Amino acid sequence: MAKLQSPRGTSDLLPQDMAGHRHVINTAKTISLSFGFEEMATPIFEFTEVFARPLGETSDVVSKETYSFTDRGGEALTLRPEGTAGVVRALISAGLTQTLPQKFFYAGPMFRYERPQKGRMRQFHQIGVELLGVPGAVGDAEVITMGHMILSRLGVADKCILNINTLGDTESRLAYRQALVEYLSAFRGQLSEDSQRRLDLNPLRILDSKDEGDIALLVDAPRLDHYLNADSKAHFDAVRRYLDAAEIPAIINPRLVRGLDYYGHTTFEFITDALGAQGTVMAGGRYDGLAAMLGGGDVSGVGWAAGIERLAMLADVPPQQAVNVMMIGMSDDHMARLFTLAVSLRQQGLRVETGYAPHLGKQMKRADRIEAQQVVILGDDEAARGVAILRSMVDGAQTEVALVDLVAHLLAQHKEQ
RNA sequence: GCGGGUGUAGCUCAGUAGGUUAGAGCGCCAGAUUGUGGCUCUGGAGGCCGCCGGUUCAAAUCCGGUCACUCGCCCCA
Repeated sequence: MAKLQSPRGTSDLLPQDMAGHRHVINTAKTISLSFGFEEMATPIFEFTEVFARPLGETSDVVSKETYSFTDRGGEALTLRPEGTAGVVRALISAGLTQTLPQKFFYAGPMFRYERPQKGRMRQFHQIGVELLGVPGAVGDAEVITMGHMILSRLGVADKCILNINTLGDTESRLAYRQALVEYLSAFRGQLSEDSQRRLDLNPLRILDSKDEGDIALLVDAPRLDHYLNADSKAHFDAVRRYLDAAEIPAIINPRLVRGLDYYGHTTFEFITDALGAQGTVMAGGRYDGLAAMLGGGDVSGVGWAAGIERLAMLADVPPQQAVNVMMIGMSDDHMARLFTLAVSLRQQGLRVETGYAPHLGKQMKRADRIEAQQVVILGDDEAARGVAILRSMVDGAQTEVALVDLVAHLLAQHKEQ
């Protein structure tokens, strides 16, 4: 067994993995751009405050899952555990709060010190979008629609179900929170250990407890939708009308909540049952309170993030460009001749492999392994006559083509395909 | 952080009433075929049996610890 391995919870993206990874990013980027969301990037580490302030002490992510360190200058820094805080920080840093709305797409690594599982790594990668400065339901709907289109294009939409819910505005949420705490406090002793802790820190999260006892207690608990004020109801109704118009099927899941204070109104997740316990493929919501927590004033926001590894596991990944031609020269002189021709072909978009040693049998074997469509062979006999052998690896058919015509000949064949 | 499962060749895995030089298939390399791949045949390389310690005359095998992977909880993408 290899003694030398990457740190726990990290993995290498070898070409096969990278192909899926890149495909997810490219697809998401293309579709995001069609909605007017342009790509940006933020640093992979920020001042610890950027995450600590909005995510708060009640969040496990910040309290025990971050990679935090002090740099040589004494600054408290943290590797980003998620993307939204950094994007909003960047928005504020650049003064873009003056020119709203702003629409961003991003992709990159995130870091959380967690126990690794399938689809859950310590360094993992996300794509995400953020729409800043649009408080209306059309913003929620646009972001969800964009997410759905990306999942469709990747071939994973029909493996997922869109769950949506509303947390209401601050007024509605606080009223409900109070009612829920009052109700559950009477049963405190019967709640699971985790939920007893949540009752003080983060009562809404009890709603999505998986503990059977908790679930039974929640049957008669107050319902969030009964505490929504008129504005909150209108917002959620409008979001649902938009989704209907876009013909995106969704189920209302009253237990879908977010623990963080800056989340309000719409929350949603695309969930699959194909990845075991890590079923959430894309998750997001409205976070109108976040910018204010970072000192950026009242800027509404809505967005989502999705795990690239999880998406890549579910997606249909198209094959890489095939090897169109492999050049085999029987000596350095002959190879040099083909070298020049190869450059011309590559400039025209063909994928051309180089034969690295003048041993025909070996090179043919390699051509077979890399699934080259054709090989060009140039040896003494051919060079003397100004031709090269062109062999199809598919059917073994072999012809001779004048060296001066070779590039044009291969390009013409390539275009026919 | 908590609980379960699994670590033997590059890959997938056999191999325990503890007992000589630890196996198979695939892959890799070479030859048959010295300038022509796939198919076939022949041969070859490649293992501190995850690591450390213990029990024993003797450990891949039993015991303890540890590391890694994996499934679930927590949390989350």
